Amino acid sequence: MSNVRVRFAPSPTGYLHIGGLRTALYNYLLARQTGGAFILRIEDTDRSRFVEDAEADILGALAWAGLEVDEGPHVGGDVGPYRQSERSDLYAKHAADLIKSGAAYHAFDTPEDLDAMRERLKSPENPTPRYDCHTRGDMRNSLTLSPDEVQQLLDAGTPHVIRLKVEPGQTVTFTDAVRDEVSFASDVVDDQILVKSDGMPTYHLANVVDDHHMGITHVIRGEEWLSSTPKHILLYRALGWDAPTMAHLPLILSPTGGKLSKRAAERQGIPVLVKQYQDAGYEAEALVNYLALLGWNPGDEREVFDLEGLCSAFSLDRVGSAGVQFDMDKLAWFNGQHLRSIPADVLTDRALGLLKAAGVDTDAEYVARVVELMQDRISMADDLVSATGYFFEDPVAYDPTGIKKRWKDDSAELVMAYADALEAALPASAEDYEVALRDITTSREVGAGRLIHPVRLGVSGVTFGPGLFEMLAVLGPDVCARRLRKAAATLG
RNA sequence: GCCGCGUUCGUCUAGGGGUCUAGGACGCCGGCCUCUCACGCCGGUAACACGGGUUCAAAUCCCGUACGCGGUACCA
Repeated sequence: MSNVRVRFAPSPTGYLHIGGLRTALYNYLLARQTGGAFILRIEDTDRSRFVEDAEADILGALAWAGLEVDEGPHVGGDVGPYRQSERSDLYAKHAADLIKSGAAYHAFDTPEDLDAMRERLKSPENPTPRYDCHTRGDMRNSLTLSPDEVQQLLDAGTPHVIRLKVEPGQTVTFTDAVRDEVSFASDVVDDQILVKSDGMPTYHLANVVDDHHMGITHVIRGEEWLSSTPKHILLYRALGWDAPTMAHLPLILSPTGGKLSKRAAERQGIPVLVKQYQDAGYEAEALVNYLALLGWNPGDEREVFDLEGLCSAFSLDRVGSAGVQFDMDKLAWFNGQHLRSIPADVLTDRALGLLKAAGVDTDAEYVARVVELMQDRISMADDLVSATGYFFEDPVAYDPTGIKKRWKDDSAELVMAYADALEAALPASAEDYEVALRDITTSREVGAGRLIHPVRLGVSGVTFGPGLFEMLAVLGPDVCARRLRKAAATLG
């Protein structure tokens, strides 16, 4: 047993993103591997961006991926509540402490005041002026106003925020578990708003307060947070708390190296929401496996893992620090690998469900035989429906390229002869079908391929599929003969 | 602009001073097996961003440059 406590802390401003799932996964893996706790905390401090069903989507996506949450808004826990909107008192209390100790101050500047300041100070060398140690002296805050004025404004209920007072001239250094030592000069850290004028805390305050009170030992999050970490470190210090271990994960980039923004990704045909992968029929375990390897490696040449395997192989110090590009082809490969490891009877059940949903009328025994033939050559479970049509219905068309390439002058006659032979011999095994076919080609002194190709085309309508004789054996002599006669008549 | 983080095959990566004429995986190409094939097997293609240093020796350490990404909100 260890005391490792990690959290995944999404904000319910949208559905769970693929990058979010990876962050959750790394947290989960560390928790499981160390016997620690995996906590879900909903960071809903931005009321303007709140999306009603986002939390449900996040929960659903984590459950689909198999990441069981130990503590969270839906399962409870000892250090709840697990939604920040329900913890306001805590933030207010610590904000007051910070004011009292002088680590934070009140600021009364309106959004217009801020715009004016930025407009005034903006220059080519400094396109985005900050509210910081250099500028706060010119603003309306408890540092520039007299105590009486401040009290008056406060008493009058004047809208205001609370800002962190960042002292210049220090270097803030911390050790990141994936990047080693990182340091920032405090002069370039702005006086971050801690409490908004609506009374809600910003991420920065809430995150630090909650991580402390929830006993979080490792903060594992995306690299987009690296730049704000000095503010968090300063907050921990000001509050007299120890900071947890920080670990900033490399960002997931689009297949072309740019940002994996929703727009860019859609343009490139790559889904960004976990839900989309689920709907597209990906194996959850394959997505998890792929995501785990996107930025981390086990240090040996293993690649295919189930969740349990990942738990034991994972380690934070084998997480890379460079951004990684998302590759759908590799995901597809992982999907195929995981599909092959599913027990045949389980996959058969799934195939049955998929086929039924697609309106195919069939039975379990027959589907089991189809699955046996298809399992090791598909990359998506859905292929069990989309690539198996001829197992359930006679082909209504024949692949034109296949006709051109494989259907010769003597094909109709050969195929008819095979149909006759099948009806006479009533073969059962794949071998029986093969013997019957070779009898014909041998006695006519033509290559087996002369008949094999037209038979596949006539029976399935396409030029590829599982082993021909295995396929015929599943279909049975009656169906085969019927289809062959029809093909002969249709194609001449 | 400034700050931070990065940079090994197209992609994910191993490697962290000599064992590197740089290994694996996906993709791609070729072959095998075969009657076909989306499986499998074998083989091939392909990379240390650039420039300086340190060292007997650098993909590996240091500095600089370039490029990429992130941050620079009363968003997270």
